[in-house]
Amino acid sequence: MRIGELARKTDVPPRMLRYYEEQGLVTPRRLDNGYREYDEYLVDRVRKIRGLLDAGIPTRIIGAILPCLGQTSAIVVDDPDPGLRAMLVEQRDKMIERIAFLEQNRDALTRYIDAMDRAAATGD
Amino acid sequence: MRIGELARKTDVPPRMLRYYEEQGLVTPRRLDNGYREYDEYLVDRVRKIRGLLDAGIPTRIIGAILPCLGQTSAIVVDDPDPGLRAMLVEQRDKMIERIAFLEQNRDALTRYIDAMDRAAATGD
DNA sequence: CTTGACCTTCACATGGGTGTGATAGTTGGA
DNA sequence: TCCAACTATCACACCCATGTGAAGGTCAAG
Repeated sequence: MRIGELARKTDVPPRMLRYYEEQGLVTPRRLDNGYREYDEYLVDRVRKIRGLLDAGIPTRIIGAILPCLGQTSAIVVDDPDPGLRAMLVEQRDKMIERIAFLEQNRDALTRYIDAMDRAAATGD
Repeated sequence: MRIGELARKTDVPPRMLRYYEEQGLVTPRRLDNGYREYDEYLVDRVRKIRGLLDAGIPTRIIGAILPCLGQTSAIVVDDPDPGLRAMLVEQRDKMIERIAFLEQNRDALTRYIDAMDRAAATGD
């Protein structure tokens, strides 16, 4: 598919899709036109990129971990890079921290909302 | 405590503490010097701010939800603002999404790391 | 053949979070 | 008293993700 269709499917503007390419996160083929041609599986990848960006992870890190997030995990391990492993563990641990933190705040918000509702039901 | 001590305790540079004040997230008292004086409870608050920023939440939103994240939740509900409730629900739902997303990627990283380790144990 | 909806590249701007440095006032100890 | 370590404000600059617009190529439908 071309850039416009991918933009619609992922709700990511073409400008950003080109930017992700510039950052090495997606590498679409080119038609004879020069038009970018995206394979279907890139829809998922772009959504993943957006999620990671929204979670505050910079493109540099995304580019590093993205190859390791594929559903086809069994295929990929052929380069026993110890630095890579350390980096992955570090990023995973950061995610774990973020998750715990967000859970705390989710619960706090829930408690507050419930308190509001109770107050409204009682005092109203 | 003064700004330097708070900076050490929270691992947030003074520059940023001043910035958070400018954004209305913390409001330290002032000594006769003009020096900022921070109460102890602000240590927790600053850590919370950092966590939210790291999770990709902008200061504007942080300022809006921060008063609702306190451990003393029971005290605060006196203004039955329906817009506030909607905003809180929206932010909480975003957090829930982020959590689910991060959990997925945490698991994917874990699987990949495990696969690396298995490959290293076998092929080595 | 022209029009309109796409696409290309390039460039400049903006906003938010952060770093850094200049200049100056305060404070406490050698 | 003077120095070192704070603090203050202000300003400029940076990075990164994003918006926007110009100038132009491609293509399908009328």
